[in-house]
Amino acid sequence: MARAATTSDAFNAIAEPQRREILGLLRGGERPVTDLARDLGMTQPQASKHLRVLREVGLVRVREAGKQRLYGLDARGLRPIHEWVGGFERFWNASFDRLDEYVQELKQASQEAAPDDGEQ
Amino acid sequence: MARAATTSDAFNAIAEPQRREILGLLRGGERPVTDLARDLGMTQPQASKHLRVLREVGLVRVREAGKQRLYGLDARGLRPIHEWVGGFERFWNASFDRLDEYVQELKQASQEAAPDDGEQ
DNA sequence: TTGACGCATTCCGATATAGGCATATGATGG
DNA sequence: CCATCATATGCCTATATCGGAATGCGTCAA
Repeated sequence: MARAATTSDAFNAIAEPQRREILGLLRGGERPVTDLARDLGMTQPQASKHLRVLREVGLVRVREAGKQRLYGLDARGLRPIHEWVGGFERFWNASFDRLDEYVQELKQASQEAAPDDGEQ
Repeated sequence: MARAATTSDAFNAIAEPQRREILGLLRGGERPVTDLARDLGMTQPQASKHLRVLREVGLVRVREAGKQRLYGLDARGLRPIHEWVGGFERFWNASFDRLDEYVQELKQASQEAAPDDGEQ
């Protein structure tokens, strides 16, 4: 079996950076395809394809406006993601088991070893 | 080009449901591979592969413990995701452009049409 | 009707996946 | 050293991706 379809999930849909950018732009309001494509430096077919994925998972909506098709944000599908990730909130400060101390140790150690921050 | 590697991003890594389950389990503390595999009903090689992906994006950490390798959660990589998604928080209630009114209209319309609440 | 514009779709190629299975690697105990 | 347990890796297949280029509509204006 291959990887799950990008359209199977909002999780999969937003795994693609360009789609995230599209969603970001759409916060500013509805926009036609060509507009988005131009602003994001992608070709029109690419934009259309990404928008198709986003539409299939319900993250955007289309509205016909004469020659154009205005895409608008429908962020409701992002909520479950926010909640799932939020379930880890108390872990990304003091990560690991009860290894908060471990992190502290690492910090101290790296500070002592080198003055510059080696984190990525 | 193909889809971005699952290891290219935390976004991509958590797109896979089983990996999300693994992370969920690890909130309970460090666990050896076989444990995880059994609890999630997957084979050991599968668990190992998923853990590899999670490790490569930095969402889990390994600690050698004799024969075993204890995997532990490192949720720090989830924070950027939470923040990105959080940027849409104000949109998933009143979605679309200035279509809050539109939603209102829909609600009113359905209320007039039927006395029962048709929302899911 | 013809032409131009806006957008969607299709075909192609390259790639990397997840799953299943076998096996290699590593550490432990006798 | 050998057997065993715990993990990691390799190989294989089927699948779906993203990118690029070409093309197929549908709409609007003259």
